[in-house]
Amino acid sequence: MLQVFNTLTRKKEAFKPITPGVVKMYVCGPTVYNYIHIGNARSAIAFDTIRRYFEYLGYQVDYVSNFTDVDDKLIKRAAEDHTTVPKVADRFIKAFMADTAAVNIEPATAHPRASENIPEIIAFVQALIAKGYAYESAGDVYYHTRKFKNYGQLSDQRIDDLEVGASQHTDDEETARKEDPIDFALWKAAKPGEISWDSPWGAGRPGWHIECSVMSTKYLGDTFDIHGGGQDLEFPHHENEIAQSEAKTGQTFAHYWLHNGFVTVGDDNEKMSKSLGNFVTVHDIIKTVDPQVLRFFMATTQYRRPIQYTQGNLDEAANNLSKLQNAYRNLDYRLADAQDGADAEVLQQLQALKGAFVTAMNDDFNVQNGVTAVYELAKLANVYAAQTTVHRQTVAKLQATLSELAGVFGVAFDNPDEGLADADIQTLIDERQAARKAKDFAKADQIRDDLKAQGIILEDTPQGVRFRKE
RNA sequence: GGCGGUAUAGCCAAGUGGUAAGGCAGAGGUCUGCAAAACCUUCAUCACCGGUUCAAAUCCGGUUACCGCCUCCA
Repeated sequence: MLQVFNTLTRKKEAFKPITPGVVKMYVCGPTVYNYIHIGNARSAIAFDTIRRYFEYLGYQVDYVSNFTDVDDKLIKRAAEDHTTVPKVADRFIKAFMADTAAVNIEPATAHPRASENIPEIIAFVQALIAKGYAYESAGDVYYHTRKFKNYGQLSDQRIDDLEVGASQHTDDEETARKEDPIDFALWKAAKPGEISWDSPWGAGRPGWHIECSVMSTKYLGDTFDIHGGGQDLEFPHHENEIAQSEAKTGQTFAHYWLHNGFVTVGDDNEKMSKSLGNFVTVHDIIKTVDPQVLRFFMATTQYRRPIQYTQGNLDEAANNLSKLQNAYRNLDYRLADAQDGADAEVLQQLQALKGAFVTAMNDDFNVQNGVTAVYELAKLANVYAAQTTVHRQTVAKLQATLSELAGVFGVAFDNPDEGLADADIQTLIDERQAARKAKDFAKADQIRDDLKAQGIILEDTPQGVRFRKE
């Protein structure tokens, strides 16, 4: 039985979907005013891995993730770049899709944008005003936080214990328009020249929190299974989403709240974020780091734990990943000389490892134990592939299972030899083999070194010589 | 001030009462003409103090250190 840690209750709970066989989940996406940083990537990778595990279990996953494409930062960026907010948004949404594809993140079922849901947002705000949960003030609309009796349930905060301005990001002018400093904006009046939409309260744009309430319920219904996002969104963003949504619908908003941990960078272990200026973008990283390595690195850390982004940790992930890829290749290579038949004992061990994998992952997506099962599978595969005689069904089954389990972490095994000029290499290999036979090892090693210089690694095996790309 | 998280070998990290998984790096070995790949062997008493227990990394109390949220953030 799958257990997930629910921030709402601070406990692991058995996962029970609203509709059998279907998972409806919403994950807060980025504000698209820049390339995504590795913190954004961590969140996307964590929830993509969770999604893939649900799919591995046989669930259909309705996965919705938004783009915040109207806000102060976009307005600022557009002004700096002498362009428009929609153009900035389009540019970085494209970059988001490219970056996330590079790290093998499946596109969401729906990627709604705030700017494309303005009528729904206005209607939602109107409904909150009608119910007495919101009020207009000088063209802004604010949520009457104290009127929502369960406010603070997610983050275990009592309104009176909150220290106003502790984050030093409050805006005094805005606070002056609020009836209570704890109130938050649903709609913001446009300043001269700013992008805006007509509304019952004049020209303006949506506040931040409201878009997620609107888009999640629009695509997934008033109540859905999982709401995810970074730990920093727990308060106030998700708290506010609950307040808005439950005030409007009278229904429970989301059953399970999942929050991923931060990425820290540098020796001081400081949280990385756009505002601290210590961020690294995926766009830049993948110029020098294999995106598959970045993916594997992040996917194999449990989603709630912090990730320390260091070169050493990346190197380790690279080693572990190539270990899996080598195991896959070792199997692949033996398909050629495999005989008909299967090995009951090996297949039984394989089945046990699958069981261990599921047991691990069912414990709140314990990927570290999950990946350990995959390493053990790789070892089983390597030992088997080194046997003198192998059977096709066993090799194929080992390979398929390796691919299936590693696939949950976003590892894709492709044909490593693809794209090489096989004929030319084969000629050189034949030449080297002749030299070896003649005990001319100097020549043989020269050929091997030359190939290595081109990034081709030769391996002599009992079944013959094989090569791969470095 | 309120709320929350983390502390296990050089590094990553599992483990919620029964005597420390796994991986990386290191060391030794097997295989190989030499390599590569793979396999085998080897490498810790769990931040600190006190308590409960036949038995604690695991429970209780306390201490310390680091990190985060308190309306910018994944």
